[in-house]
Amino acid sequence: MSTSARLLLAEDEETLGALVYEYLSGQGFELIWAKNGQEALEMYLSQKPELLILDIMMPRMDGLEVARKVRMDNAEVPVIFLTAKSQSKDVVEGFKAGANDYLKKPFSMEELKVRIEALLGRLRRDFKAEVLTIGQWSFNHVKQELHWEDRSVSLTHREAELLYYLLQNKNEVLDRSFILKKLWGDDDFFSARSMDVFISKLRKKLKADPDIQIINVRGHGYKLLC
Amino acid sequence: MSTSARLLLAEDEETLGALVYEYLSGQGFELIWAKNGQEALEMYLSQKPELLILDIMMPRMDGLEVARKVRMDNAEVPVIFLTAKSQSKDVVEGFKAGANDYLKKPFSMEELKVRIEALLGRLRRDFKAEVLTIGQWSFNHVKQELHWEDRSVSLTHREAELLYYLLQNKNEVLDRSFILKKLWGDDDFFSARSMDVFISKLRKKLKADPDIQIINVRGHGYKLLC
DNA sequence: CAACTCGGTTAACCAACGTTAACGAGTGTT
DNA sequence: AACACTCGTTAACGTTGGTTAACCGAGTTG
Repeated sequence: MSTSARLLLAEDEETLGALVYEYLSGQGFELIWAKNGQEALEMYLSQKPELLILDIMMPRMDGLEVARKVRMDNAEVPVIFLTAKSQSKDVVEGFKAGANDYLKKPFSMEELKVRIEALLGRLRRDFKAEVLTIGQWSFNHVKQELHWEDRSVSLTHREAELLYYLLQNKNEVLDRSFILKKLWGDDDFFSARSMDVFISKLRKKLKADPDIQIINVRGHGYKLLC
Repeated sequence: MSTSARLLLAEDEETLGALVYEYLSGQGFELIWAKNGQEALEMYLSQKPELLILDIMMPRMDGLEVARKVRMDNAEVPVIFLTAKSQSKDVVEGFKAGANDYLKKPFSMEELKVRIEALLGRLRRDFKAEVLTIGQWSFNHVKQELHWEDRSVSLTHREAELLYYLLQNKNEVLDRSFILKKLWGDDDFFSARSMDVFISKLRKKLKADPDIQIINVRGHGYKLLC
């Protein structure tokens, strides 16, 4: 991410907190982690992060209370609540306290990331480079590059586009004719053969991560597993 | 997109409605557009879209009322409210009526798209319980693989689909013509023979666990015992 | 038990797909 | 202008997987 955002995570559960911390750090966010409500408020005031992720149930001060106090200082900073309860009553309370979004536990890391990017994007949409995740790889669609630790693989334009569409439908079958129409403009014999060549090239470039597979569904299309 | 989602847009303002309609259609969504609340509810009931985008202020029936009525039919379908008001009171009302998300006007088209994809993604992610159990085997339907300790057997697409349907009805008779309609599209002599071949292949691949049997019920279908 | 039907299994066949390499258009470099 | 380089297309050949055919055994019927 060209300008990495500073986020505040307030979460008292060690396991979940560590998981979120690791994942978001890996995705290029700069994170500060408070382990109770009181600490969250102090960290907010001293470091002014750009976005808050608040667990609702926390010792010393709950997430709703933190949000209310933060809203007195700044009406704009986006707040995402994490809640174990799914009653709409709690959601309503959250929004009264100034939430911009909420996630019910358990949630997936990807889902959290989408929410964060949606909220940050509202503030500075133009700056975000599109970095996606494929298994262990991170995929920069605009730069046409794959990265994984010290490895770096550059893709051609066609490879990047093809991978992008596969990723949009990951774990589902992406129809051959859909890809052909989108990338090659039409669906004839030679375009089809050409596409197969690119599938082959992608498999080769991605093979460092064995959990990634592009499998064929005969007569229908391809499925990216990751 | 191979699985293009059908969305219902309920919006009485012509200009905004047309804008949203054009944009989302261009992004590969299939849209139906209701111009008041009454129409929205009728369209929902007759066409059962996968997601609703409801303007709150509309003639004949407001968005909140539509959402409440829809929730009586289906507690799951995601609802996004569009609102001109920014008071938290309205947001709170929206969530009480069963909203999953909301957008304040004016909003950007990209933002709307992000929200839609986040909500649809959530449904699709939850839907798939990928790893199933068959006797001693574990069966990954999406990866088309069977695992048991150090053994690993890969299945073709047809094999995986067939096994999947058998498993959905385990210990019950699965009707021949049902499988044929589902997997082969129709039920003629050759498809039927083809299916028998695949049953045979599955038996061979599963035979390491003697407790698993695919038994035939003459004239009716097959029963997977495990 | 003969005639028949249904399913089991094996193997041949062919279209779909995988992979590698040659080719050629486009671009930039000396 | 000659050369090198990149990238997408085309060709050629190998491999895979679903369909079809053929043959067989087991159940069913008259």
